[in-house]
Parts: sequence; C-alpha cells; structure tokens
Amino acid sequence: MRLFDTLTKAKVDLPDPPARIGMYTCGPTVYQRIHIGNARPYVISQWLKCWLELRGYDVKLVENITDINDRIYEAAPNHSAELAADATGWYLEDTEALGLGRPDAEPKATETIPEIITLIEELIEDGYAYEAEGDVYFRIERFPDYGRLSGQRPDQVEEQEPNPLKQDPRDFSLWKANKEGEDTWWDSPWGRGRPGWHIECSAMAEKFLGPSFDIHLGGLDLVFPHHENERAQSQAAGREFARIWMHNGLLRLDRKKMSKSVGNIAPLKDVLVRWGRETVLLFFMTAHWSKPIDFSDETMAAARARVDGFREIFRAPSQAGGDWDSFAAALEDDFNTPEALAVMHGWRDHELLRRAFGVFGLAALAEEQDAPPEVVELAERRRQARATRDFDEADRLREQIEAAGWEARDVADGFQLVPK
RNA sequence: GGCGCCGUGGCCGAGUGGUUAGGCAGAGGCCUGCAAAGCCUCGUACACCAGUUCGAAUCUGGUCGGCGCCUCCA
Repeated sequence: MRLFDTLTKAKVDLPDPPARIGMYTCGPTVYQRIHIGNARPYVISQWLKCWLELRGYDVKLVENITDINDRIYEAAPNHSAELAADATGWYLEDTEALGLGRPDAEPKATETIPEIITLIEELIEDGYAYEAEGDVYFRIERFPDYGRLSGQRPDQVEEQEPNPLKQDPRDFSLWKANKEGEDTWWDSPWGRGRPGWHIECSAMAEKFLGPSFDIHLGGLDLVFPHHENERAQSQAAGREFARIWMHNGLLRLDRKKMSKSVGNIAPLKDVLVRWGRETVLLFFMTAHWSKPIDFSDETMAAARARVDGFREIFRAPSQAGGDWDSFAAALEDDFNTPEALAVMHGWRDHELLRRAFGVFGLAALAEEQDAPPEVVELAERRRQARATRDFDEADRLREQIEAAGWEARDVADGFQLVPK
C-alpha cells in the first residue's frame, strides 16, 4: 500500500499488514453547517480506514473538531460556546447521513486544553517559543526545517500586518491572550486566553496517536500555514509527528474553490437531500483524492447515472467473472478510486460488487426495495391485460404504475417493478 | 513578488515511452404489442511550440491557459 506524500512529493509505502496505522484528519471549524467540500477529507478518511482494515491493518483514525477559533467568536458574539456546540451537532448529523461510520476518536480542541498548555510550556522551556503580554509565539528561526512541507521559503513569505509582540513577523501564535468580546477562555501560565489555531492539532494527535503516527490528512488549503506550523511545533518538541501527509484536492463550484468567502456554497445537508447519499459518494469516487473535483449539476447527474447502472446490475442474475486483484491494485497504488471504479464497472458478479461497495459505504446499491402491494396489484392486472392482448388497458395501467413512482417492465416470466 | 498543482475524445476521468482504460451522453441495430432493461456495432483523444528517441499523450525546455496557497479556509 502506498500513498502520495506532500512532504517528499513521492508515493510512500506503508509497512506491510498487519501493522498498526495511526491516522489523523483535520476536521472542521464548527461555526456553521459544512458544505460538500468540507466533507471530502471525512469521506476519504473513512474509506481509507475501511480499506486498510480490510487489508489487515489495525487502524486508529482520529478526526478533530476545532471548537475554539476567531471565526466562532465573530459568528456568535457573547455566546461562542453555544454556537460551537450547536455546529458540532450539525457536523455530526450531516456527516452521519453519509453512512460511513465515525472515526475512532473525534476530540475537541476545548477538551484538550491541559495537553495544549503542557506542550506550549515545553516549547518555551526549550527556547522554541516565547511569551509576550499574555500571547505565546513560536520562534520560526529556531526551527531550520520550517517551510519544507509547503515548499515555502520563510524569507519569501508575504508580510502580514505588523504585530509588535512578535520578534519576527513570521512567528505564529501558540496561545492568544483573551480580548474584549471573546467570551470563551481558559486560565494558563500566561494568563487568561485560548490556544492558537495550530497547536490544538499537535496536542490532539499526540494525545490519541502518540508522538508519531502514519498518516495526516487534510485539505490542500491547510498545507500552509496550518500543517507547516503543526509540524514545526511537534518536531521542535521532539516528536516525529506524521510520516505521510495526504492533502486532498479542493472541491470547485464554477471553476472556483467552494468557500464561504466566495459565497459559492452547497451545504452537504442540501446536497444529500437533492441527490442522495449514494450519488454523493460515487461523485467523490470519480476523482482521485488528491485532485480537484468540480461540483455541478452535470457531474452530479453523471454520478447518479452510475448509481442507476449499479442498481440495474442487481436486477439481473449475478454473472461470475471479474478480478478483485485489479480493484485492489488500484486502491493499493495511492488509493486510486477512479481506477477502482472503472474495474467495478466491468463486474456483473453480485458478491464481488457487494465486497467493493462495502469499502465505500455503498451497500444499499445492492438492495432492491419491494413495490407496495397496490402497485404490485396494478402490475398483476396489467399482466392479465397483456395476456388477453388488451394493450390499451395495459398502457393505462402502466401510466398508473408510473404515477405511483414505479416503472413496469415486461420480463420473461411476468413483470418487474423498478422504482423511478 | 514567492511556492505548488493542473491542461486527455461532446462531458467526467484513469494511464505515463511502443498494446482497448472506464463511465455518461450520442448514432445505428437486435429484442419488445409499444417500452424499459440487456446485448452488438460505431469515436484512434491527449493545450501549443521546439527538443531527446527507432518511437512521446507519457521524458526535457519554452509558451499559453486554468486553479490553489503565502498566518481565517477541508
């Protein structure tokens, strides 16, 4: 099993199974309902975990929830904690509807404050961080490897707004002193405040996975600064941290990244209602995890056509034939789901397909729902009409069946009812 | 200004030195009372320009275009 790693820009081999694999995925900042693009890392993580387990690995997947952040303060002045709690519930509800299960742990930043403080103290002690008026900053020049993950050269990083508390404008905050209007805080050795954005992930990953783990996953837009800073903090503190960095490509709407600032948002909840979970999952499968993916009516309709195609296969008898090994090989080589999907399209073997569906949460594609008795009754009357060659009556009955949401098909031994 | 990704047939999308990707859509046919489903047949594509090579969509250089990041972002 190998995966493309952002740090080395190469496909890196995982140890052979059975091995323990630690995975950490950067989850959402909870202040509003997530959009379909936010769901991509969650989906990829769950799929990858499932595949690795099928291959005999012992996987532990941790996905954090960032529930303390500037965005949350801004979105809910004076009741940031309530918003964070509500939005956490929305997130769990919306992703639950994808039917892929939960990570092994979903820690919240606000439940990891002691570990965060301990880690910051360690960094200060070793000279990697310094306190300034209740803030704590990471000292970039003490970490020579800074910039390696993202390819950024520290001397070229764009200057931000000057902050007189920083010794170097590129230093980033580990702890932020409480400010006016920020209604959630904790006491710390540096006074009342709250953690910076990056340190929480270093602390949570270590708390649940230990000082080193195999795979760190997150959106491509997190490479810099977020993951660069996580890595700097953890490695400065003597931890190996992540061995493989997987960055998923971004979802685009109208050729642009789907993001709140552009305003081109399709909430996951709404997309699921409109298209159904199988279509959404198959849509994600059509693109390699590392590549951008375009969200549009056309691409979703194409995904739905695949859904219909797979369902159709289960209305016909299973036909032996097909090769699990090619499917497995596609996933083993950088978890290439479009390739795996192409292999699946060649299969007519129900058991083989069911196995593959299991990896991607698509088991429902193999289940045909039964028509209600009144529709079966109409179909039976239609069968009799056809037997007496009363085709006008047969066509009238077909229209009634369609009005009830079903399609009547004539097959060798009678009829078949298919949901429309 | 710096860093990075990408450009494949009508659409989506693998491949990455010489052999069919696959799906969707489309055309014709078989089957059917008519359909649906299924099956058969039909597309020789890799942004552009040079170069390397016996041979390049695949390697190298350049050009053009799209996208992302540069301390809020999945």
